Amino acid sequence: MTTGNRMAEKTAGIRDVAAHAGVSQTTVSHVLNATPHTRVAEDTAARVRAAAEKLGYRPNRFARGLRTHASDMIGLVTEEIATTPHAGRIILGAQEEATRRGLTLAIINSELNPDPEVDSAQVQTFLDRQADGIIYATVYHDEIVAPENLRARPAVLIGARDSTGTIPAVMPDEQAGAVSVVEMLLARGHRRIAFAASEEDVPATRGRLLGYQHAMRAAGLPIDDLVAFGTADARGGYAATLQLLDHEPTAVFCYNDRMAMGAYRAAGERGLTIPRDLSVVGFDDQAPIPESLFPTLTTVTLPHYEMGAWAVSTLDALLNGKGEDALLAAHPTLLACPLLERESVAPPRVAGS
Amino acid sequence: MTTGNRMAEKTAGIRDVAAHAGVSQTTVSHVLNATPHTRVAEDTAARVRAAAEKLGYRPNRFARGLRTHASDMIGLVTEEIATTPHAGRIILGAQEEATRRGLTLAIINSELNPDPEVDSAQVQTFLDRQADGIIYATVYHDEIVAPENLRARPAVLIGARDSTGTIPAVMPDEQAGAVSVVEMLLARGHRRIAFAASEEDVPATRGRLLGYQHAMRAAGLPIDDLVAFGTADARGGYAATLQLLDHEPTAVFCYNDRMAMGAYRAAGERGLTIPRDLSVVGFDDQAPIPESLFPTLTTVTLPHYEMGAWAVSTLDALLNGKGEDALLAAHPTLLACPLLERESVAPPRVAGS
DNA sequence: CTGAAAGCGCTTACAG
DNA sequence: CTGAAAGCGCTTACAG
Repeated sequence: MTTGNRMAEKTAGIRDVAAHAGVSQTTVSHVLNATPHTRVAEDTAARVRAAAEKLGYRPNRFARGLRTHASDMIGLVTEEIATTPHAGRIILGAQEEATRRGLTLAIINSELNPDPEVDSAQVQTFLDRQADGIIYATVYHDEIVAPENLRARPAVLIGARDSTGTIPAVMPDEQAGAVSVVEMLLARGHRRIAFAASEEDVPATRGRLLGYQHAMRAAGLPIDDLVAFGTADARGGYAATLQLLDHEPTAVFCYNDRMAMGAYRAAGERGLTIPRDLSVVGFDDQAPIPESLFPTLTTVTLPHYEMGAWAVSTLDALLNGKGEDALLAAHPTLLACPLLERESVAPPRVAGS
Repeated sequence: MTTGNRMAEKTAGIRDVAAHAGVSQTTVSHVLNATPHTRVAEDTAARVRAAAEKLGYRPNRFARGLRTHASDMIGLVTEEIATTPHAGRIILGAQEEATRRGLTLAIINSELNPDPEVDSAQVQTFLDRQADGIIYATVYHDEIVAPENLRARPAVLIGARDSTGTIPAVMPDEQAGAVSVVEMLLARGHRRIAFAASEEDVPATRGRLLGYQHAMRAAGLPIDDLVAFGTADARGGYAATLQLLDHEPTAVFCYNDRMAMGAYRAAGERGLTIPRDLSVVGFDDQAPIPESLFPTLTTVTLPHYEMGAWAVSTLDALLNGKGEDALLAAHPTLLACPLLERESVAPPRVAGS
């Protein structure tokens, strides 16, 4: 279809298309852009389209942007592109949604730098490059002071709410995710459900612990000796589970999948077979852990892809003046964290009561 | 510094700077762009810079691009942004190198689609958006037929060489990485070194197996019953290791970290303690596996970050007419895969001979 | 060392 | 339904 393009010395411009179709540039522009409130005779339009197709016409974005002030590009500033295992899915969600809407996604990493000046520089880069809007993604933050210049264009936050409650934001509903785990365990007959908590003080920690506590209380179950804290990694999970095992839980719900890896290890050392003697549940669905464990791990998925997509579509709405931003900004949008059942949960061996 | 920007109705243009400094637009342009072969009196230049600073002048990229035909943006087309655990590091390397060079990185995911038409459409998106150059990243391919339109601009390949040997390419030196593992094991005194191979037929599989074989042969060691094949995941590693264990290896080198997880499991079932009774080595350094295992896993790092950075700097060189492309394209550039030693290797229990 | 002027390729009132 | 013309904000020969 586009064959031969490579040979073209100069790529065809709107002028060439106009000449070829025997109409004015104005008409070409109207036809190709389907300008609203403009009627062009169908046969004229057809001629224009044929000419454009034949010449392989591709509008020059610079020229268009110079007139319209729109780049159709949105910028994504994200912490820890590589550090966090999930940033990839945020990027993917944002990119695919952008493509669906005819937008391009540019990305820049903010080095986890606590210095707001730096973040502000990253944002500035996008402003300079005429990004139509900006997505600012952080992880493990509850509330942030958004870089000042972020307000120069429509913007959206992923993973944190802005301190002035003025920028639309989206984050995972960690608490509801944790509640669903406990409820599933209860439905399977578990009563002594322990929680291996993270000792880090981040929103995810608080949300998951809260969800566990609420669900247990709602079921009228005691918690007292069933919560232990550890670092948010395999070693922390190992240590916490070892502690928990002294209080004879029938299930251990871990703050994250890495801690669950440690829980498997601890169970193994105590001669416990999962899930026969002990059920284990993780959180994050952090590849490749859940599928690599023996047995595979039941865990909770984080809506990274969805947050990326949400950010782009919300931004697109803002750009098109569908300004429900105030509405949106009042409370951050919470996206569900679906439970993903695999093999690590079974009914308790001895029926609890 | 940039305070007050938000209030500015219209952002200052070069005309405003010129007026403010009492010079022509030409001079402003020369000063701010440091145009070669143009001398401007230092005090004039200072006045211009002061005016630009004061007005918060930011050149309009559309206008500039319209004249220079350069966007300072490069496009990265990558397979499996999220599927593969490592794409994030490629992106990060590319993005940081781009930033260092004053370039912006835009990305687009190609859906692992075997249909070349689709990839060609992704490339077209960047061509339409006036990307100065394009990076085309694939994983697990040796040689690809590059999309036709990729040749419309300077381009660079990551992870595959193009069938016509005409586009610069970079990939990991899998074979050398595998050799270094065996050599390290030999240096520790191991002789019965087994390899848990992947049964997939991809370049990485072949390269790592080849490296193992060469190094063993170079040491005059037999291989015969020391290679077993499995799927490239934990279950495959488990099965392969179980098989291997019947032939009493003192070390098992696994195709990747996921297989190594399976090897740990197999060793545990046989009552073997790592590394006392059996040394295990992985490949990929796929987070969070190596740090989550008990003991932590010695493995080989893949140069994803470096490949991303290499791609951008090579592309930048091409864009600046430093066309060593022919030279580069003849053979793909191979980047080293450094060995990362952790806790899973020790000397063999019974001194081999 | 400095400036007047053309032009990059589009979109968009405005007119007919 | 269609077109002539201005102008978006820069860069860059060219001239002096």
